[in-house]
Amino acid sequence: MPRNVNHIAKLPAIQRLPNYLRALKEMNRRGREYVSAAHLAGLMGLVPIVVSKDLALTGVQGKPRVGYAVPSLIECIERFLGWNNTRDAFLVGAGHLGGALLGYSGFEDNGMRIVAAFDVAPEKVGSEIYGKKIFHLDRLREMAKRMKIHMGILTVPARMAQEALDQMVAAGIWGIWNFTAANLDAPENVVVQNQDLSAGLAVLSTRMKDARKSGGATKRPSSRRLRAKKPPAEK
Amino acid sequence: MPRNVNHIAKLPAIQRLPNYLRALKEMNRRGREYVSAAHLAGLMGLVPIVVSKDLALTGVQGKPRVGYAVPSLIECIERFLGWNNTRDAFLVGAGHLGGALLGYSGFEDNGMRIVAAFDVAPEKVGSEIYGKKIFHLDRLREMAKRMKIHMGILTVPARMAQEALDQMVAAGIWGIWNFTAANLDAPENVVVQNQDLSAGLAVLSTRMKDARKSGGATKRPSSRRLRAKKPPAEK
DNA sequence: TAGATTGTTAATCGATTAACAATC
DNA sequence: TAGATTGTTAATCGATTAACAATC
Repeated sequence: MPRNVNHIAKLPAIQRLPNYLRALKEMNRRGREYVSAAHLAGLMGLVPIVVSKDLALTGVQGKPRVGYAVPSLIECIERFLGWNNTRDAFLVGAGHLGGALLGYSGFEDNGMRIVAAFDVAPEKVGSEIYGKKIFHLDRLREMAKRMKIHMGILTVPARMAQEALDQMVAAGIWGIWNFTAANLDAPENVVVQNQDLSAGLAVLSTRMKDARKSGGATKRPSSRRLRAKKPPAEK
Repeated sequence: MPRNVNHIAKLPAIQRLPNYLRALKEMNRRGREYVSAAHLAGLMGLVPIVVSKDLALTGVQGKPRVGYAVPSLIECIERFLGWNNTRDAFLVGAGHLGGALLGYSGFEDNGMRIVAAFDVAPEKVGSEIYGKKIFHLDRLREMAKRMKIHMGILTVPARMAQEALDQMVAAGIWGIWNFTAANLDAPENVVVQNQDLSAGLAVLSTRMKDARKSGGATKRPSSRRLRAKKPPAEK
């Protein structure tokens, strides 16, 4: 009986899964059949036990001695993330960033397909960006209901974000990827995932500041160089 | 004596700081002098103790009974993040996403100014995007050294990412904000901050999947509705 | 003063790491 | 078989939450 149910466990592990998935799909294309946790760990600068634990989360079963079957591992990760059924999504706010996301083809490998975009600027409405049509925001509700869209990407200016979110929610969208810096208020049953760029920049900045102080060594084990092997005992 | 020095503590707290900072700057514009941790917490759907602990990290001193002085809190957060001195940065890869980042004006509030961009496409070189000039990648090294640029944004296609990173490192850039999905290899003294969009999408997807299962309730306390107050005892 | 709020110390909870057993 | 690798259980470490003391 957890005290706080407003909580999703294993966040860090979930965030690592897409990285494994990408590598696995590439291996699959090349015809590789099995892979060990240690091999995956080597590719992404992690220690093997992290990979094992993460993969176990998806329910995959490996074979001692040989590792995990690549195709079944891909299958398990995709199912765990809900990426086995691609969701259609609407994008709201076709500005700089929204346009860039419309042009990014990788999302289809991540269980999402952007099918249309919405904006209020008259010069944008009716046009296309990278082959996606831009509609007026007034049409969001009708189209979302008709096309049964439940996922949305929010890329409007921050001051318009709450209003746009309210319209998305009214349209039946209940999963929102929020690229604005606004602190949004949403009903309990709506999932809002904040993708705030300045958070990442804050981490980079402090790491750079700390590296300066300590002579340039403060760094997460992101490099292939740092490996799991114990340091050679003192000979 | 920590076992693993390749580690930066308080990651989650650092990522929340820019959000406080934004709200504080707005309050400052409006002339507000003091703010309590509880008030900030209310704005961003956190419990007050989290805010207190985060702010303490920056070394700020509050006054019991009144809260924190807004200007000094802004000052402390900026100094802690190293945002008091704006860093000049180069952007490498002026495609969809790179272009969008060039057009984003908010980074100057986050201690970073993009001063130029680099690409290899002949039709881009010599042009401008949102007022920033695009140079050929061949000029990166010379210009970075001359202008003493240490920070870079990497937005090239994934297959070119390692090559581009190597050039950036050779140019003396030692802090790299990596928007590509590539697992990059860098020298120990170079800080690489990965900003992988699919990680965020993975979290959104699993939260949506879990919400379906449990009747739409699995959600982090992102809403202003959930507040710190203890539930009213059973009357 | 009384009471709201900060600051500090302790307890809980979750994530990572380590040790080792199971297995092909 | 022997040994590499998975899977499981325990230990450590860090982040969050709770309790309470200090203070204006």
